[in-house]
Order: sequence, then C-alpha cells, then structure tokens
Amino acid sequence: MAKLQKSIDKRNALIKATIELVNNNGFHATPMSKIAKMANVSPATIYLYFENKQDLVNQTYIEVKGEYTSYAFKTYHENMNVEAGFELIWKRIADFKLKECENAMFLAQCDNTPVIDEVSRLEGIKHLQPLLDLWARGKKEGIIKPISDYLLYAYSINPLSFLMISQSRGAFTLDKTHIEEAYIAAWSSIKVNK
Amino acid sequence: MAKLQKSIDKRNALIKATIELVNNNGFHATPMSKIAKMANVSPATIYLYFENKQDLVNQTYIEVKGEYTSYAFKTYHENMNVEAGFELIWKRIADFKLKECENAMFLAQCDNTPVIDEVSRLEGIKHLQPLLDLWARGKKEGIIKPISDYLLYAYSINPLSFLMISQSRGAFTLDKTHIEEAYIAAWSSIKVNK
DNA sequence: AAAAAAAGAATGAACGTTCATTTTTTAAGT
DNA sequence: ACTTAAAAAATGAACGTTCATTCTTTTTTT
Repeated sequence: MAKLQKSIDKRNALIKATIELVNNNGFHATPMSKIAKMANVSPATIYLYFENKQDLVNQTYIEVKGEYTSYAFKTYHENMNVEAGFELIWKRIADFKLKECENAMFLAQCDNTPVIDEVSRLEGIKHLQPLLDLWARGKKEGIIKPISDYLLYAYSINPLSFLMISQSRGAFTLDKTHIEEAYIAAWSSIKVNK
Repeated sequence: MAKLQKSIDKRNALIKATIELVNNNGFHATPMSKIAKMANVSPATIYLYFENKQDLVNQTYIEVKGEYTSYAFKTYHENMNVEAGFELIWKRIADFKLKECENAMFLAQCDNTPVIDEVSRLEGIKHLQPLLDLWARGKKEGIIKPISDYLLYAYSINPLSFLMISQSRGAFTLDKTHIEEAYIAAWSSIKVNK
C-alpha cells in the first residue's frame, strides 16, 4: 500500500510537470530531463511509469480529458429540460476553463496539434456523450437546430477555448460579464429561432 | 533579374515545404533537413534565405496570414451595409479555409500553440482591422451586440477553424449546406435580437 | 537477504547550424 | 561573341549539442 501510494504520487508529479512544461514550451520542446527535474525524479524513473515520451503525453491527455468531462457533467441529470441542461453543462465547462486553466490549456494544445495519437484522441471524445444525447433530445423537441453535432460544438463549446487562449496571452480578461455574454452568444447560435 | 527570380522560387519552395511538413508533424518534429529535401535544396541553403528555423516559421506565418486576410477582404468595401459586409467577409474566410486548406491549417496550428514569436503574431493580427471597423460600425448602428471583439471573433469567425481541423481529420465533411448553416449560427451569435 | 524501485551516468541517434569547397552567375576586357 | 576572373549562390560534410532511452549500480522496501 505504502509502495503503491508513493508510486501514485510520483506518477501524478510527472503528469503535472508534463502539463506545465508542455503548456509553456510545447511537446517537442519539452525534454524528458526537464520533466524529471520538475517532478523531482530521475529521467530513468519516468520509464518505470510510462513506456516512452509519447505514452506519457497520451496518458496525460486521457487523464486530463477525463477530469474535464467529469467536471462538466458533475451536476447534470438527464431529466433536466434541454435549455437548463445545456446552460448548466456550458457553465461548468466555462468554469473549468477558468479555474483549471492549466489543464484546459493543455487540452486545447493537444486538440489543435498533431501531438496526440489518434487512438488517445478518440478515447477522450467518448466522454462527451451526455452532451450529444442532450443535443439529440433538443433537436427532437425542436429546441435545438437540426444540424451536425460538429457545428453545434464549433459554435457553442469551442469558442471558450479560443477565449481561454486569448486570456492566457494576456490579450484580454474573461470576467463574469464576458462569461454571461458568451453564454448568450453560444445559446443563440444553436437554439431554434421561434 | 534571372538571379532574383530563381531566389524567389527557392524561397517559395522552402515556405511551401515548411507549411506542409509543419501541418503534418508540428514545428519541432520537422527537421530542417526534411524541409530542405522537400524544397530540393541543401540544408545550408535555407540559411541564405532565413536566419534560422524560428525565423523561417515566423516569416512563413506572416506571409500566409497576409494571403489569408487579403483574400478575406478582397471584395469588401467599406460602404457596404453591416450585415451584407459581414456575410461577404465571412464567406470569403470560409472559402479560404476550404480552398486553401493547407494554408489555413498552418495558421490554425500557429495560432493555437507557442511556436510563433509574439511579435510575428501581432504583425499578423494587424491586417484584421477592416473586420474590427465593420463591427464597430455595427455596434454603433445597434445591429451587432455591444460586446468585446474577442467575443465576436470567438463566436463568429473562430468556429471555422475548428470545423476545418475536424474536416482535415476526416471526422466530417464541410459541404455547401454546412457552410450555410454555419453562417447562420455565426450571424445569430453576434447580431442584436430585435 | 532477496526483490523492487530509483538513480546517475552512458549511449547512440538526430538535429540545427556552420564551414570549406564547388558551381553558377555576372560583367569587364578583348 | 568569347574569355576570364571576381562575386554570389549553393552544396555536402562536419560539428557540437541535445535528447530519448538504456545500462549498471545504489538505495529502499519487503
């Protein structure tokens, strides 16, 4: 138990270091030696926990993506009505991107570049199912536009990534008001106009 | 003249190779030797045209960004009304992302990762001014929501990048219908609801 | 004392960049 | 037009460094 516990700590430290360094420098400009140093571990030790560098970043991605989606759907129930459910999920996602900025930035970088295995990417997408189900319900009820989920995602969810990246560059600040305005924009882009 | 012409050809070949290789592998996984090979040039020759690898990618970015914005605003005139002007610019941008997919993918990758100098990035943003001016006019006329340009961009323009990336992964196909639906979503997210 | 975990040093490959040399271009003199 | 020599452009090989990964030894745990 103690052994296992210690191992998990090291693993977590490695994943945390990977996120921070990849965020600041990108995957390929992040040497294993630096990851090891930041995690207070020998480079060789990394290979006790991960197969190689690619495996380290894949596993980090899957882990962070899991945290992201479980945070997003934590307070959602399938019996909520469509509009309320969407608002809830949307605001949880926005919350995550503000509070867990490091994690969210890491995901954004992985989702926009060819650093992640296609397999790991698909693994990460799976967990979005509740949102897709909600949209399906919304379409059936005539509340949400009958268009591709990719379009719905592109207009209602993805913009948050852009805003987060802009914020992290210091270009502008996402405050409460902006979040509210963003939500209205998101909803009005996917709802059916009566 | 002949000399200069030849030089420009080589430079163009290098920039083209950079775009293609960076698209497929990312900046740091693209060795200068491969760029040289693809451009049918010796590695050493690259350094006659560019200071170093960073300079090569910065200049490529600025060049492609220039092509992008000049395409976007080609048919736009400042005396158009706001809604028509926006639709025109939006559709030109969509067009560019479909037809000049390689170029657009390159920009998307640069805009979402820390591979580009901050200076070069700012240089690239400058050219978007006509769109910002149009939005300012739209806000004054009460046609466009009085919210931050970052929000307007995030909801009306940026989603196209996401859709393009999805398409390039083979996840889905952006056809004429999708483009029309996307335009409606874009416009409804930023227009003032009467 | 055996087994597991961790460490640091070592290894070999790959990379960005430069160097010494060759090839091509330019242009002046005949 | 032709020759030729200087200048410019281009090259392939080489250099020094960095990096991912492995090997051998040491430390810790059982």
